[in-house]
Amino acid sequence: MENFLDTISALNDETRVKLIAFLDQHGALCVCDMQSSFGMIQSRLSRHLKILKDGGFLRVDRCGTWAYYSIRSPLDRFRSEALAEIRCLGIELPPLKKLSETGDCKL
Amino acid sequence: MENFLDTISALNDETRVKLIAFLDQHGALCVCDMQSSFGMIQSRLSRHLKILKDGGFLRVDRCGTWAYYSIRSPLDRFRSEALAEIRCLGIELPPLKKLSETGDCKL
DNA sequence: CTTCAATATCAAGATATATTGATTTATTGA
DNA sequence: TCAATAAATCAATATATCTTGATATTGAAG
Repeated sequence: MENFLDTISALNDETRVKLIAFLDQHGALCVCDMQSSFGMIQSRLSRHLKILKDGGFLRVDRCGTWAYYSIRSPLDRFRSEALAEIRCLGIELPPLKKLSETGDCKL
Repeated sequence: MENFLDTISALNDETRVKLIAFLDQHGALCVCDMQSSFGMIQSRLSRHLKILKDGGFLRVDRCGTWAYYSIRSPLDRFRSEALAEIRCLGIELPPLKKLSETGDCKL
């Protein structure tokens, strides 16, 4: 029940649904790229990403000081269905701004 | 997006997940039966049932002053998956107390 | 038409979640 | 070792959701 509610509450926020859609569209992204793309302050983004990770939707790969988030794979059946549902919503997403590429860390 | 979040937030509450499981197990029940089974005050139950109905999970059939709630059928794909997930949770539910059967309204 | 019973709605307070800005941690490179 | 940078965490406030008790609505029965 706890685990189910973690999964559900991870989805229960517009910002987080958009983040899932964005990562689904662009693959692995680091926090600062999402930050610049969404125009969102870092602490807010970091908190939402943690909730999505704890909810079983995302994985993190660290490369030095950078943290690359991506959709966890494979997703279990229910989370896959949730992702499929999100894909069908036709959410408008901001253009990707890859700030990290002016840096030098390669994933 | 709105519709999706209504669906998700309907699931985002332990009481409501239990109500879905209870109705899934017992079929159509009127409010007072759930009220006595769960030992929950009427206004609280009524509110949760409304949220589940608006979220697309339940239907209501009225018979005089009685309101019988049941799992809506057919559920769309995502909601079916959610129900399947809930069935797997092994939630402990209270025994059914059919207060309504001491009355005289037959569904 | 009045009363009663089942349910729905409303207003207030309690609890949980989200947002912000500041601080902390961890890693890199000088 | 020290400074700089990316990210995480914390504390305070803002916002949303849940719970309760009171009141309103609806239909049935006298």
